[in-house]
Amino acid sequence: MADRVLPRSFFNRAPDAVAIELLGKVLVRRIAGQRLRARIVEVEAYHGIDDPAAHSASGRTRRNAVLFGPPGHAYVYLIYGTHWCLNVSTEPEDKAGCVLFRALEPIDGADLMMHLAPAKKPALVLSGPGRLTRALGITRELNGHDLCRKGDFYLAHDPEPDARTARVIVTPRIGITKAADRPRRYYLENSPAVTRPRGPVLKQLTLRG
DNA sequence: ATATGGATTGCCT
DNA sequence: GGCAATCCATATT
Repeated sequence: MADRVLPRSFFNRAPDAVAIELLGKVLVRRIAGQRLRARIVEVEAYHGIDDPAAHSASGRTRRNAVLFGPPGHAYVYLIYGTHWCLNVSTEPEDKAGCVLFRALEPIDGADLMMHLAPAKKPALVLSGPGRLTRALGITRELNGHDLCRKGDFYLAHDPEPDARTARVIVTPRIGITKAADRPRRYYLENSPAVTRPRGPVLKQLTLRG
């Protein structure tokens, strides 16, 4: 009810800063009359034209236009003909950059999520970039959606300001071939929803609550 | 017009 | 661990 929507200024920064601070924040999605909420636990940063792994690497096209638009908007695309992937645009207008959502933990509405994307355990229903979009009813229709406006799809602050600190693990990004050595995947240590928790840990950060 | 390949997942051996 | 499913944007002819 008293969600505090993340302001556009939050996203008007470098993708890595946004990615790290998105950990622990909340994604809100209203669908079929139900309010779904989930905690962000795993993300990846993609830069603009300087990042060979990013869709924006070779300039603006119709597909990636959202990445060159204003910050705080959803970039949704289809991968492998099967799965939708969700990103949020960062950086000011005309400068590309985004954060890919890879895993979240269900807070409210896990039953509906499980109905949309059956999983072995509710804790895993939003584990994986293709899986979370399916469980949250996110498709191409939401490409370009403004995530800074309260409505059926937006991002909000952590509802419980937590004084504790959280450990953030930094690794290379998953599933890419170019620039595969760069440290741009971030996840919360100890979250059961994180995909592929094993792998090369490049560094660790401490995020204050 | 046609060809290529991908920021994945789940089921198979 | 291997691989098929399956669509679309983009590059090439």
